[in-house]
Amino acid sequence: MELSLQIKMNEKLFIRNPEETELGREIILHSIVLIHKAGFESFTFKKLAEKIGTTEAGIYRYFENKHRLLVYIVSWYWSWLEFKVMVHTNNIQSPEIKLKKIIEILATQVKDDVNTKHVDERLLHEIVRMEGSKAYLTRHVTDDNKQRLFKPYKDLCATIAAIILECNPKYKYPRSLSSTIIEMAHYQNFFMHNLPSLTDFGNVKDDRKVIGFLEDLVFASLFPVKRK
Amino acid sequence: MELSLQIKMNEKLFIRNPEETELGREIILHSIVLIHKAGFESFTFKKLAEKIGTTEAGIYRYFENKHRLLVYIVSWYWSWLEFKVMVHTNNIQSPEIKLKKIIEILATQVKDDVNTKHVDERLLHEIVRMEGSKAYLTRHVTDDNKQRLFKPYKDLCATIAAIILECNPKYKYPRSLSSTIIEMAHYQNFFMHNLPSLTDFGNVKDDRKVIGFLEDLVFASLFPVKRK
DNA sequence: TTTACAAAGATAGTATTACTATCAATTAAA
DNA sequence: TTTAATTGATAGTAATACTATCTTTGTAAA
Repeated sequence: MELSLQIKMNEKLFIRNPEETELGREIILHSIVLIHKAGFESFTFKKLAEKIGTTEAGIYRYFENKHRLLVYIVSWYWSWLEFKVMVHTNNIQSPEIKLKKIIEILATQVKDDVNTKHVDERLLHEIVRMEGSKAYLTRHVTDDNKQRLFKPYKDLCATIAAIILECNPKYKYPRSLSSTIIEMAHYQNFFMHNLPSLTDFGNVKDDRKVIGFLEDLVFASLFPVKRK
Repeated sequence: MELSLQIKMNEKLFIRNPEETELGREIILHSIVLIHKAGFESFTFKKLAEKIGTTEAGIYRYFENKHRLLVYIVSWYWSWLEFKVMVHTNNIQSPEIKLKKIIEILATQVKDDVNTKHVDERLLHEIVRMEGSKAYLTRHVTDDNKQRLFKPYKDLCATIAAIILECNPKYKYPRSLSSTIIEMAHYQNFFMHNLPSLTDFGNVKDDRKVIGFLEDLVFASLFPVKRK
């Protein structure tokens, strides 16, 4: 039996649903490859069209512009991640262990899951580390947010916040701590590789160091008294 | 007596030093106004040139491109902020109180200092909140970093890390905690205003809430045992 | 007082980007 | 078999991100 994961995406994200056609899936697949290779700034629909043997106009039939396409793939990533979190924490009782697992998932390099044929999750994870915040750091955040484009990110944040509250129902900042964990899982990794003096592990460049830092941060906040 | 603050900027940031000429200062002044008004993406040298009554070519004599100009003003901000931190913590003995002061400075809306005539610090602070990370979230971070373009940011981070170590010499992640504070002082504020469900203070929108969160985070990490 | 030289103004031009429009060919569904 | 949807092919436009050149202006040394 082979299971394939299908994520239902917000319809506002696209003009025509890319998951439904061969061309659409090619667009997703190769936009990830191209953005990963050269960065979002240098990515254009023209280059993408050439790569997959179609025309610019062809891409525009699926996505309004390249920013929407970015928001699409980043949203896909957050949805996929929440699914992954669900699967891996489902059978865990202790909220503390759940949280640790989540931190590990957030901060660890992805080995390409074979879940989905037209998305390379490892590349996508690396894209989100570097380009993810550009999805919302715009002048039209508020409009985009009204269209619920960021729902997957917010859902993930809420899920983690709920587990934080399970750990300590009196903790005052579950959502802010949650968004801090998510952002820092990416940023500390980015810093470690690119601006190492902003971290304490520039010389070792090991994901597990970032995990150590985040765990320390989170559990110190949640259990200010009990810890050694 | 009137003191005016002069910040020495890395020469790699510009082609011709904008602080030395009237036109140069106009460029800085109005680029801040324009980026603040419509965001970095929609900012162009053409618009800037029109605004200050010169030509595109005129601007290109000072800055290689608009990204360099962004890095310039963001770097200026970090230098200015480190100066501000120095002034406000200079006479404080206790490293804990120093840290609190720094968090307050980082997370509080700036009232326009009259220090500098050609920079509106309040606008600049708001720009850095929204556009700051775009300075380093590029494919050429490593090159830019080699040219020491991010030195002011890294210096500030190191300064805060040193104070963290004064608070608790055994704390293992002074730099990462420092960069976390700096980034989150901006991000939590951005979230609070634009994606409120990622924080715990979307309904109140008060800088002091962000300060409360950051203080809790930092001091829980630094004093895992002692705190109530 | 002339010379000269740096800064700025004026104008032009190019390659690329970010689109929009149109029409024909192909495929799939009714 | 007709119709409708999808794609391909081509063209075109306005704006962006530059580079180049030439002239004017102000200032400062000879």
